Amino acid sequence: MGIRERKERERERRKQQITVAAKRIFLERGFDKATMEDIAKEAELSAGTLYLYFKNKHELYASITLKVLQFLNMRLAHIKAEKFDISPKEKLDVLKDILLDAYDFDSMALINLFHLQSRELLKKLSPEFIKQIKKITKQITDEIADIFEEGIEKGVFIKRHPAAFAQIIISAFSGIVLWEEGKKSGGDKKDYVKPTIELVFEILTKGMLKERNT
Amino acid sequence: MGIRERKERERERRKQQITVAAKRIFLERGFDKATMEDIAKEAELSAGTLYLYFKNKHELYASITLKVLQFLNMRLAHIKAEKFDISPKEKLDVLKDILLDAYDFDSMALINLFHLQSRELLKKLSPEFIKQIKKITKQITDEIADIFEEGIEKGVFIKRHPAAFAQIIISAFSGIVLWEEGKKSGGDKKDYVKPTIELVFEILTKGMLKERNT
Amino acid sequence: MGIRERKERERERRKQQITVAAKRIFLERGFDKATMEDIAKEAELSAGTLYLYFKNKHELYASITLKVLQFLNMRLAHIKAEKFDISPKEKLDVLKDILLDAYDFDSMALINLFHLQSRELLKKLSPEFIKQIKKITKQITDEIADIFEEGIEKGVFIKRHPAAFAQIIISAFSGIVLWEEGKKSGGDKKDYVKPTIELVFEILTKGMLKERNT
Amino acid sequence: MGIRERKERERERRKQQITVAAKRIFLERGFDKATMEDIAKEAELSAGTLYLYFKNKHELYASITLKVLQFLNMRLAHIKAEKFDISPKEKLDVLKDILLDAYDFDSMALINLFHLQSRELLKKLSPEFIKQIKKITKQITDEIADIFEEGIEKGVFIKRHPAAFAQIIISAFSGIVLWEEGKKSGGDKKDYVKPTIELVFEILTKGMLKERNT
DNA sequence: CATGAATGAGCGTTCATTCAT
DNA sequence: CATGAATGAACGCTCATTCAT
Repeated sequence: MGIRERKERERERRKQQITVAAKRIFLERGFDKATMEDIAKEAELSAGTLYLYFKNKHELYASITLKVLQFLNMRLAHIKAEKFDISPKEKLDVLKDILLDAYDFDSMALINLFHLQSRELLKKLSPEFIKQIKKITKQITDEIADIFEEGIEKGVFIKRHPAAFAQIIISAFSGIVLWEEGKKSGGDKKDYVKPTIELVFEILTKGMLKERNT
Repeated sequence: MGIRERKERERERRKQQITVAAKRIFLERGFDKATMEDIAKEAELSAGTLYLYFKNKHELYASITLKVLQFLNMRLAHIKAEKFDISPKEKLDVLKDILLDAYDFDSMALINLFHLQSRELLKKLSPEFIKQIKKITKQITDEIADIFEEGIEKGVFIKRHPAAFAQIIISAFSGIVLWEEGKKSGGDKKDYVKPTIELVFEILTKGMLKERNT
Repeated sequence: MGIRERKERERERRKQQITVAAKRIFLERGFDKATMEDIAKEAELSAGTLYLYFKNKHELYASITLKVLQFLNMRLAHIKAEKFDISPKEKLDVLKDILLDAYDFDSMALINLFHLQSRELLKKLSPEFIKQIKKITKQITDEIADIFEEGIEKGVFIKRHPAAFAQIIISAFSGIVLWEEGKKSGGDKKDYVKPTIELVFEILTKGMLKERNT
Repeated sequence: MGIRERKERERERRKQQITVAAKRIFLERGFDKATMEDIAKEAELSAGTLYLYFKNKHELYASITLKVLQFLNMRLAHIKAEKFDISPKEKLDVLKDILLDAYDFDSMALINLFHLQSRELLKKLSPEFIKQIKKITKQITDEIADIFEEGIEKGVFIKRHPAAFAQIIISAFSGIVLWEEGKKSGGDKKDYVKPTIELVFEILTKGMLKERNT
């Protein structure tokens, strides 16, 4: 048993090692231009070895995303738990922090949400995987939408479709990351992701607030 | 002469036909996964024929984008021309209309701004092409930033970096289009792009406004 | 009839025009890298037109060669006719002049003799063409060999296989042309073909002579 | 270490296997008509495998040639080393042996010297490769020319441009190989290369000698 | 007769994936 | 368990050849 456990842990470590390498390469080159060879080299392994831990390139990619989504989901669940303790406006602040944390954890973060919905990619994934991803994606967007829904109910936010609010947050976030990545691969070295995200949240929060008192 | 003209027009028509097909395929599958064969089939031509009209896959892609960018640039120039007639806030409304028009004209619109900054792509394009694209890209972002700069100067908008405002607009816009495309290729049929963009502009505009307390 | 003749002559002129263009392009780029488009452009015609005058690229190439071979054969026949009037050594001089003339007429001249023996090429030619080429090639080499045979019989040249002598002449000649072409396409502009051929003949003639008098 | 060495040797063996196959195919069909598929089949491998050992078709071709040129160069250096021990005339004999050995080693031998000067080919090779080839080509032709220069200085050979002598030797040699290859691919089975080369050297040597009348 | 747009077969090359060691 | 050599399918692209105009 002890042996089995150690083996399991060893295996987990290897997956971790591959995952870290893959993240970097995928981010740097994008899914298509990143080769398994590249990733293997980055992980200091041979290409064939990757297939001992991941069914194929797509599943490796998806597994990375799944982890971020799980991370996000977990963090968002915490907000919900504190539903009655903090105001919707404060929750938006927490949401911002969560997204920035997710960005630190894996800078491709939400961008993948787009990729993972492409038929092409999904076709190559195992059905269980697909189910997991779809489920967690839904949970995340719902969780975010909930914040807005609560805010609307409480009369804090203007009355619009909560899901649309959620989508805007996610879209703006990933749009900015993509843009900054584009600039970086264009030779630019500075990274304005965080200040820009801060600004977005500042503006959006203010824009969503119902105008009070005159 | 009449004959030459007709030929020229015929040629332009074919390019158009290919362009339309390419737009659809590129949007559907992304640059890498779209094959020339795919595009040719969509255009009801053979793959070899595409090369009679476009030097290579990259130039086909870039030519599509260039057209939208030119369209955008032209429209934005109009705003500038009317600088003194309309308020910054109204200019934001015009900007929204322009972006929505650009979306109608070519739904990949601004998304390409990201792609077109990738070193990989640029390496394969002819130098004149690159110069044109870089120039027009800069013009567009500058033009948008100008709106905000004016708004800030006039004390209408909160004081932040105008370029960051511009980037947020573009990022949010393309993020939303990507998101909706993702949903579509995931089987969903409805297109919420326009209402969502409307909402984004509503929120952003409000969020950017300096609070006037009267 | 007059009309028919004029048409025939017109047709011949066109073929000539194509032939001249093709010679230049083939020489410049070699058979494989020369495209029908290139040749057509050089001839100020469209690519399709070439096929009205030549069955295909191979036949165009072969027809060019055939003409040089016919030219060579004709000239060589003259030497034979004068068999008894001039000495073998003088005939070698005439041979040299003929080869240099052939080089002026078509600088690919004898080089093609090599190409024309390749199975690949022959497969694509019409049978009559092949027969003609094979026949004339044999005539030429025989004709040259005859010179040496006569020289040997008369005790002027050393006693070796006459066909081998012929082959050496042809090989050295085409080797030199190829070499100089290679240098030219490598950027070098000077053309040493003629002086080098002169030198070859000087040396070969001397080397073939039976040593007289002691 | 032992394992690494064995791997290295194994790799070298594969390269050898490919090289041998490539030599045969290139000789048989020429550079352009030889396909990587052909070569792979001859080597009993798949086409993709060739790219594990050679960067591309051009580099495969060039690597073959480079080896012969190095072989030639090495052997020629020996002659130079023995400069004072043997006469120019004897050196010509050694040169002949070297060329015949080179022919045994790789029958395309000097023919490639022509190909390797084409701009087209050179463009596709890596710069170091080009430098190596240019350098070694120059060395070889210089080395050969040196023999004649010495002979001229010593009053053994007639006074002509030494480089022209060298060129004639190389041209005649490759011309003959090409010719014989042509005959072979035309169905003929016999190989007269060696006796013909012998004859060429006999004649040339004699033709180059200054006449000593005693 | 001449055109040149269109085709389609073919080539060089890449890369995810497999499998013997 | 790890390797990396080998595969083969797929793609971008070229060009000889055809054919409607």
